[in-house]
Amino acid sequence: MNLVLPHTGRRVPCEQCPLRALPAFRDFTPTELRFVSGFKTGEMTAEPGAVILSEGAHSAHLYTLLSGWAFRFKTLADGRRQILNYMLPGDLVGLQGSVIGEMEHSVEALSPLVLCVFQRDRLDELFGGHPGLGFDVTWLAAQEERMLDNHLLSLGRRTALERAAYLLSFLHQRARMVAPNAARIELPLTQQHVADTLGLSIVHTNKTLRKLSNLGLVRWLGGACEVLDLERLMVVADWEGLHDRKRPLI
Amino acid sequence: MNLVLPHTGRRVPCEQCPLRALPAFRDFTPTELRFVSGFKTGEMTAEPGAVILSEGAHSAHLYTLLSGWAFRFKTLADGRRQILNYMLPGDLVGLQGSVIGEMEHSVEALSPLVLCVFQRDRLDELFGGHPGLGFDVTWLAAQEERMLDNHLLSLGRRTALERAAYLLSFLHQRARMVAPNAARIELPLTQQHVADTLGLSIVHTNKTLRKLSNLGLVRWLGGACEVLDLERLMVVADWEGLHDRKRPLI
DNA sequence: CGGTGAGTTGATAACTATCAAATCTCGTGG
DNA sequence: CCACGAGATTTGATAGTTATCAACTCACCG
Repeated sequence: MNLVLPHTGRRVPCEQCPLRALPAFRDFTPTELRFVSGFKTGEMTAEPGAVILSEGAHSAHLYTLLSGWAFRFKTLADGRRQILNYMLPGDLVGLQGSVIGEMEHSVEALSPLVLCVFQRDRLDELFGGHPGLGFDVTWLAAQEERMLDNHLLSLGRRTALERAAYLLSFLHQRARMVAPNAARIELPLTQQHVADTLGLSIVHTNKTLRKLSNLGLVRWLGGACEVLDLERLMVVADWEGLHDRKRPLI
Repeated sequence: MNLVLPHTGRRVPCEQCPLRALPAFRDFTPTELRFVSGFKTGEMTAEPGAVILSEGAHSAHLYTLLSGWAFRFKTLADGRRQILNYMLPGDLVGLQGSVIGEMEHSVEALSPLVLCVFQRDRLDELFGGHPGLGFDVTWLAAQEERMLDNHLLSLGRRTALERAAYLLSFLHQRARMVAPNAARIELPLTQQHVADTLGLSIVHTNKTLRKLSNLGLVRWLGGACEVLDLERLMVVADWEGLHDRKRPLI
């Protein structure tokens, strides 16, 4: 099922982007909005398991995730895989590659995706003509850096149980930001994904998640996870949570 | 010994910056150089152990490391510490805080430091008046993100021995870039720093480093480490090494 | 109905942490 | 000059955590 569908024409005009209406995103000026709209080449969809970008590639494209979940990962020569971070609606996909050149990680779809496509060689225009948007790109990069800092703290210094609690509360918060009114939030993950994120074996991950289940903090639903008690999960993880500053949507 | 000396007046004019002459850094146009020079407020020095920036602070400053080594870290409530990355000459210090607002990590000097000081509220001018420099800031952020990706892979999926090999070869390469002609390179680290970077206990770190020593790959010199065989170290780590693209120096 | 992927469990092995106690270096005060 | 203390490194013994192996259940699907 590893297919990436070819670009289809533009569908959602940026001015009516459903994401942009969410309180998590800052308002853009009409000028900014016009530029972003012109920056967008089209849309692309992908099915779960599809590899959007591969390590080593020099992609001509930069994307913004419009809907669905994806993740970034790296692998060692013998196949050990580490998931670096997750991508949710509103996240830029492929920025590292666009800015530096070659991709050093891969990106895979977790759920069905819709992506907005941009031409990476027009990034210059963005920085040149819209300094505010240029700053926004840096802001997003700094934000990603922060998440990675937290993940590093987790892998380096938290126990298996604390790590799991951190990851699930982190993902729940992120999901909540782009689905503020959802009655229930399901994280579209398998335990294998959790294991590859936490740096644990699949078996130990299962035993650890079971503990969280038994404590009543989460519930596992074949191929997805539901957070039942965010507060206590964050206490177990000793994690403050994400701040709720408005973010740019490019 | 936790003192941060107050800012002293400008000493090294950017046009004659010794770092800028190194092949690792890209040439700046006279215009760019003039702006950066005007962007610089002064210099600051710090002694080993001094905390330059603290978690939670809203610093008015942004720095570039002119000489010396520093590191970024986060701690859990009970004191467990995780070193996130190291900073060497040419690195921006405090960018995350400057772009987003509040610092979510601390920065500590590893050796005596000299820092160039910038006013963070003039970052707008940089993006507005010099898109190329704005892009450079993003480039540097993307570069940091890449290093963190590699560290995450290490903590998540490498064994203790592989992690140590990765860290020491990584630091040796970074040091080499800013000291291309040095006969010998010494990494100014204690084993405690290595432990806090690798997510290992100090005892196990010691035993692991001893193995690398016994293999003839590194040599430990109270408070510093010398890499003896970079090639084999990188083989042990299954690591490709850093690319040698020219980088901006702001 | 067989097959596949996901989740679960128990037994055992491997790795890493913790505890305790040395050694060593180096700067300081006597 | 030497004794002393602090920090860094080293080592062995033991405990705790996590990985690996093997087997099994369950839901789902062609």
